[in-house]
Amino acid sequence: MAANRRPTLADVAREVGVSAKTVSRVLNEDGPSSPETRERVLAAVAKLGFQPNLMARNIRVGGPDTTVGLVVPDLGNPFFGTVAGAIEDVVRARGLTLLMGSSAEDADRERALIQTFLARRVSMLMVVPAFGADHSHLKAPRAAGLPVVFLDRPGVGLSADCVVSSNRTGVHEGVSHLIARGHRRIGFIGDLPANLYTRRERLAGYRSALAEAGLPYDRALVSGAHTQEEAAAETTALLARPQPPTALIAANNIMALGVVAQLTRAGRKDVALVAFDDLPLAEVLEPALTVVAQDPAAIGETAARTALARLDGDRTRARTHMVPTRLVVRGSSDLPHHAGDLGRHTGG
Amino acid sequence: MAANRRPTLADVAREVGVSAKTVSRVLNEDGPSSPETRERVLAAVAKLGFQPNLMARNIRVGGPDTTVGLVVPDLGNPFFGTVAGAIEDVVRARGLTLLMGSSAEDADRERALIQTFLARRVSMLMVVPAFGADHSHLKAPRAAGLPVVFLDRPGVGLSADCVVSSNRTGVHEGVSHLIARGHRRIGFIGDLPANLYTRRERLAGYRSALAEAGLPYDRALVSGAHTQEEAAAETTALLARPQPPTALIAANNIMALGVVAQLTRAGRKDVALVAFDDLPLAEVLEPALTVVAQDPAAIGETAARTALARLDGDRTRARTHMVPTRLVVRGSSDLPHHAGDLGRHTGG
DNA sequence: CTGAAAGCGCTAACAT
DNA sequence: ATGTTAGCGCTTTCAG
Repeated sequence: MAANRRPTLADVAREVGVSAKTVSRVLNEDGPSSPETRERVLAAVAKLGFQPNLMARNIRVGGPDTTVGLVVPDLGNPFFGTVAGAIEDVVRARGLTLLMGSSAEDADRERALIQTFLARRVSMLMVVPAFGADHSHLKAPRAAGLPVVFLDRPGVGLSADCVVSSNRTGVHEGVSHLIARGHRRIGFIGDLPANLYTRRERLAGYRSALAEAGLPYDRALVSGAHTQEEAAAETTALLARPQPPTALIAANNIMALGVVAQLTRAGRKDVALVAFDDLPLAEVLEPALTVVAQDPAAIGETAARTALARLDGDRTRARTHMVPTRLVVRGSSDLPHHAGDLGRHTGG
Repeated sequence: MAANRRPTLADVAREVGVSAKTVSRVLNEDGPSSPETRERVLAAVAKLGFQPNLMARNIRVGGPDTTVGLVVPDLGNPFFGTVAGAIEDVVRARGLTLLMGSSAEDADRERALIQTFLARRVSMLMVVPAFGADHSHLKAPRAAGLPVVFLDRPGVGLSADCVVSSNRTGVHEGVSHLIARGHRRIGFIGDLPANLYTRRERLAGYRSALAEAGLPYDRALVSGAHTQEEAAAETTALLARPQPPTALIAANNIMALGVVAQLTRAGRKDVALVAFDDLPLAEVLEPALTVVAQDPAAIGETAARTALARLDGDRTRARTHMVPTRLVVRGSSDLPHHAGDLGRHTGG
């Protein structure tokens, strides 16, 4: 009940009858110490319940704190949760602790979080850039030796390491797959705003797949949404067009939820679908959902290893790591109902 | 490129030609300062890119660090991600930063994380207890004034605040719902190990619902699993019994994924299902999934507010907060295919 | 093998 | 309105 002061190194030293430095030596296995002193110090530590104050230690040692700062847009999104988990696994092996915050996709909030992390002297900084954020304020800290790694999207205004999915080739592969199945009009439902990095890259993959197949790019088939509900509405709108698409590509997991929900509600089993980013129940949907799976754990792990290498003195130039995606063909891209129509073009 | 030392308060003071304390005063809006000095200090701060060292500040001020320690079993599980996000939203409003780690449901790892957090002098500690973990080692810190709050499951060996879902009444409600639909043999698929808190509570709710309806408790209808795949296998096993259940209750989100997947693969649209904890695509499954929804955001928020109240001096006795669940009836608990069979008992 | 003194970057408590 | 001194809890440096 009483708010007793936590014991300090000096308290332990007093208890044992040695100097503070001796206790410190024993605890950090710095310098030599007689087995007996060692024993008595350890006993006193246990008795008093002493725990070294890491802040005090770090301040004296002068280096960065043994923490890693991580900023993500949304902790509730399992994509970022998995990324964070992978980062933690890697850095904990080095004795580092994760300092984490959510930007809620707000540039100011991201900035404030980063400032807090810098004030805490994190040993490295990992950031999923919020939309519209600028990172030139990180130039000085980075020049001073702070490893900075961007995840999922590149940073703006700062040249630094970056780890992203192979968005472009991933979507290209998914769209090519649909084209190979005979589809000629494919709708694209991406994130908003339209110039968000992932949206741009994925749209580029969409366009390059069309171009490769000699298909026209029709702006009317491209739309975007923020939420699952908006994605559902966009799906309805696309399918209500005079010349509706026969297939859709949903450019992220939230969009996929909305599109799947809407196709199901509308009973449209005749529309093919490929989703970018996997979903837990993808395989049991009817039809099962074909996806271009990302690998969030690999993204987190790669980013953490890159940052640790920098911490260990890697001075090579900053580079962008692409984490490959993987096309998982299930049922939604290969619809029996449609086979007849498509057959006319290919079979005869 | 050069690893320049980060500027300190003294550097700023020297630059301006004032004492360190004056700079400190300006920055913390402590005591008075002339507008002119203020101006010059701020200019120097900007010029040098000075950022106060929070660790040094906190050590001097003496109180706890402005961080919150959070331990969860798995960062990738959206349930815990949402909990964490809600906590962060609440504590950031108080200027606190989240220190976060994953126990991977391992008691030793949880213990190590907590020790690290204590060494960092976190201002409060929030823990989802790992299975088998003991928390009596937190007695001293708690007695010394550290707010400790357990989430999702109560702590062991320590009396502290706790925030959990209303597991028992939630499952009771779900099972009663199935009984009201005419089901008499209801299978239970819960977590493992069987004496995990949430499993015990949810099983208790299952039993009380049966008892209330005068139905027998059949141990053969109760099973458990760790993973989605195991839950699928358990589903198959239950339905292969001589007298199979006509309905199932899946006691958490992972179990629900496995059961849904298996029922779909087996084409068993004649088995009713209620899941504890909502799933993103629950409403578009065929049939749509009836769930007992938890409210992870409310759990996180309640826990954070409770801890903050303690930090603010609340000395009332520790209590357990129940966050209500909500039965969301969709299609899976009300199967037309089954209506005929059930009708024989009730209708005529 | 151990200890004393100094100092990390900052602020509390007194000066002035 | 500003400066000085001391000290937070620890480690470094230099002596023994």
